Amino acid sequence: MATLRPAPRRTRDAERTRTQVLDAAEALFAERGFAASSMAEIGARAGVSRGTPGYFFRTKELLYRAVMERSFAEALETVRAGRVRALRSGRPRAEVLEGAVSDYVDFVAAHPLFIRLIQREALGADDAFGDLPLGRAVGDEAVAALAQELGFPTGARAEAQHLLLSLVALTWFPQLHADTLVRAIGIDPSAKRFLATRKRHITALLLGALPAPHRSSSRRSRR
Amino acid sequence: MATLRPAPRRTRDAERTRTQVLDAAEALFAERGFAASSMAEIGARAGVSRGTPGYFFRTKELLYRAVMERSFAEALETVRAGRVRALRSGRPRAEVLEGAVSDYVDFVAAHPLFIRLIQREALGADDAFGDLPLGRAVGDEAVAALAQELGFPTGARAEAQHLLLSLVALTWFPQLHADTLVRAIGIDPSAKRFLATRKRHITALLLGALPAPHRSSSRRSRR
DNA sequence: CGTAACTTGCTGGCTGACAAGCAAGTGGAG
DNA sequence: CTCCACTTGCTTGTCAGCCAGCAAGTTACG
Repeated sequence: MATLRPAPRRTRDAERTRTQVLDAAEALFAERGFAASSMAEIGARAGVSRGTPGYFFRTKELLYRAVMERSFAEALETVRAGRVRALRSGRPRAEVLEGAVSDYVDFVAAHPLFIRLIQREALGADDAFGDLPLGRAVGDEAVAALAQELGFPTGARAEAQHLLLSLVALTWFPQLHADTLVRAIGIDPSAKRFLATRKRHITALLLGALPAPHRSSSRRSRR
Repeated sequence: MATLRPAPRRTRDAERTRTQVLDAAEALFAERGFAASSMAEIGARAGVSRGTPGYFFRTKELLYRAVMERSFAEALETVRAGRVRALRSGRPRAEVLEGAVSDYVDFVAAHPLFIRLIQREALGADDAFGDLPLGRAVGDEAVAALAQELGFPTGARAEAQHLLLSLVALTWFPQLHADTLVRAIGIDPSAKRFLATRKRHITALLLGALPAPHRSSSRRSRR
């Protein structure tokens, strides 16, 4: 009974509160979906009042868009960083592919909320929104990055597209279904060895699908 | 002004109406999600009144469970039929795998609503429900079927698990992301050639991951 | 065959719960 | 004093579930 204040009342800080609301909204949208999450819940989770999310983001939909944009921006940075690293290494493309698989698996495992948000978005969200242009931007960037990293000739474009599609499928899917299908199969996704085993498995699968390594004239030697 | 009846008023048929409600609910739950679908919408889509879904299924959650159970039951039948067919054929396992991939891709393409329902369920649904035991049953059956079809030795259990996980990932994922990621990559999922190309690609990937074909003593020769 | 008694598919009004958004209010910091 | 961060009261709307009722169809009975 020393204080009447229900909470310790830290100093006011719009930037920090805004971030807290974004974090809370990201978690709730990812866990429950857009329609099943209320602004009041988001406020409570962020440690603020019912009305604060609306104060910062006007409407629930704008808050949702802000969450998605922040997530996509982070993903874009990660893709770009991986691309730069892969290109600088100058390793043979088998190793580059192995590294890309490893990076991607790690990224997915480290960002379960992001993966769930994307998946919900792909399902058409709970309400139908206009598409998010940033999503396509990240997709394009990832496609370009992988194609460049692996030095795909233009002739094998169809192969490259399917390879990328497979890479994404193989990395995302187990994460999304970690608690359902993966366990039903008999795999423990929380086991220490799981991620390593998965990386080896995915790399082995994809290596077999690389087109013949004829380093054609399309190889870029800029700089 | 010949009749006062607003609709042609077909004869009453509880079984048919029940099915219509189930169909409407399946479509809406798959498209919009549980929380974003209302009983009134479901009724309207089924061509009945607001109260009819509740009349047949008591609550919205019970209706949802009925939808899921019907879907899983159909999936289970499909898995069993494919298993029987594969075992009877007596082909080498490479061909069996190719057939399984083809069947699975076709099934997924023919049941987009089912795939979406499963995906939403894996995301934790919009509200948290208890898990559906029928889902695990289908999973178990599919695992057993594939292992048996391909005559996996017990020693390669981990390989078999990851192979199945990859098969499911490679078939489901492009269907789920047909309108988002797949198009972003530059593939047209509605093209005639898409399914065939995808089948070949997936088969090629998975064939490379089959363990050595030592037909060990664990080979079942029952009957 | 005919009609009254009864069952059952199906409807629509009602209610309480809850949520989004708004706007007035509060209180701390410069 | 005055912004600005943040809260709280209120309005409006939606939705699930309940329930009384109606009418299509069925059985009992003359």
